[in-house]
Amino acid sequence: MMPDDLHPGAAVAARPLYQQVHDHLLGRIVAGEWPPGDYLPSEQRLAASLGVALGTVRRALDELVQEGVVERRQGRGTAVLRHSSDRARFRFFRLVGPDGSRIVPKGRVLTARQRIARAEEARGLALAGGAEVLALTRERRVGSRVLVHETIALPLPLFSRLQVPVGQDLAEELYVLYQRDCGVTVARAEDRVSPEAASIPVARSLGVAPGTPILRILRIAFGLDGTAVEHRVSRTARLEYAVAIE
Amino acid sequence: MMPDDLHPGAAVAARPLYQQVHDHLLGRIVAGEWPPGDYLPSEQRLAASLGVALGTVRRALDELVQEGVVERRQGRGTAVLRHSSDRARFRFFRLVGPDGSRIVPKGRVLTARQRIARAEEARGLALAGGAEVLALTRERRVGSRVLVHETIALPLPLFSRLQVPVGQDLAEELYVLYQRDCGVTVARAEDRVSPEAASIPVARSLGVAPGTPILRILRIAFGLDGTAVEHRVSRTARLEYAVAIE
DNA sequence: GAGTGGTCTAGACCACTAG
DNA sequence: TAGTGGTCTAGACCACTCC
Repeated sequence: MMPDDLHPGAAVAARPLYQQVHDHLLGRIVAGEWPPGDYLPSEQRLAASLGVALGTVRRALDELVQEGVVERRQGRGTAVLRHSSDRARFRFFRLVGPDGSRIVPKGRVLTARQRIARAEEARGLALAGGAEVLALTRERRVGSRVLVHETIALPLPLFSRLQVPVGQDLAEELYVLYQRDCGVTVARAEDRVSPEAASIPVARSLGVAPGTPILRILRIAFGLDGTAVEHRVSRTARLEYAVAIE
Repeated sequence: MMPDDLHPGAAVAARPLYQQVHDHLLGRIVAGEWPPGDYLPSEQRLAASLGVALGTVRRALDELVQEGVVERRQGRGTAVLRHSSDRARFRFFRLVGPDGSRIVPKGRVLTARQRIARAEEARGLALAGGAEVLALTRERRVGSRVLVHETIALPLPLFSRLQVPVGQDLAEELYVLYQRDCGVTVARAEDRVSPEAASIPVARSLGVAPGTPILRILRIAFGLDGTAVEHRVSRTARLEYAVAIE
């Protein structure tokens, strides 16, 4: 139930009511009260149970929609977003072909093992030195051609229940598995793109000559509560990184 | 004044009222009725003059704020955004140092001349073949070190009044000059980042060995009305391209 | 037909800015 | 003090979904 200081009358609310409602609902979603795919109570019910006006709940939900946490469906209700593979790809996959076409390479995990986080990974994930991670290497192909090579580090306690089939094409995007197996929802990410000369193993994997200029994309992904949940380095020689600045 | 079909009673509005109000206001802004820096009439006045409720005007203005067209100032009013150099940098300048620090290199235009658009430029700007552009080459430095080399193409009819001092550091970002001299407001941009081996002239400019892997960033920038207004290729060896995916 | 979100209205009070 | 945007409320009608 809503704490009393959520009501407009009580004291001077430091934060606007609709933001408090937003935080309150997000907290309950993160806590798992409504798992991905579930419907929240209707706006009317939420407003009544929280003791606020309909418009205030709507504004809070507007923000959750904006943040990609929930989705409205007219006539049905408001549902917590499940990361479908399509949606994850559309939102987080930024690589396109040289002609601008959206490329959708199949992902295949090559190796998965536990190890101590490297210094860069520990820094990116805000882990203590010596912390363990689940390390994946992955390739994304179109046909037999490897277009992207990835090294992914996931903090172990969070991802101990992850089930990744090794050596076969994945039907789902990884973010879908994170959510399904581990309850981890990727809400936000920060990418850094830099140029690099292909090392010998990377060149072999991507099918280019060693020393070829390639893109190195470092991604740190964050969960709903703002903690870093994934450290990913992607390398590609033939694709481009595309961004729209709105 | 507002056309009659803006009123909710008239016919069945295909588009929601607040979107019609949004388009109507954007149209008047693009037409120059309120130049950058000017204040719009108050929300009350707009609502009264357009014959809609306050909340409807507010929602339309919300969208214009979201799109970066106007800015609200409590107690003062709603102003059309002027591209300040700081704001333009923050929004459109995506390069950071290897340590993630935000780098703010001084820009200096090296050459400015009219020429026929190259094929790639004509395509990016949606110009007819043989159309003329104003072509700028620019360097961005920190101290004496060149960090970014840029080639910029601007459609000539639109930019004939552009005043760019050549050979000296620019106090303002180019987007500020576009707006001030030519009435062109950059509202949106699309970037494409690809890897490249530094050519001999680029390598000389950036102070690296020829063949060094560098980033090539192609930007197409769009005006308020959605037309392409700038074709820009930036090259950098030492900076990284940073993006937050929200 | 019942219930949901989407839109629109009307009016209140507050916080901030400026003269 | 007057005017502005920021927040919050209350209630209406519509479009859509599902039974």
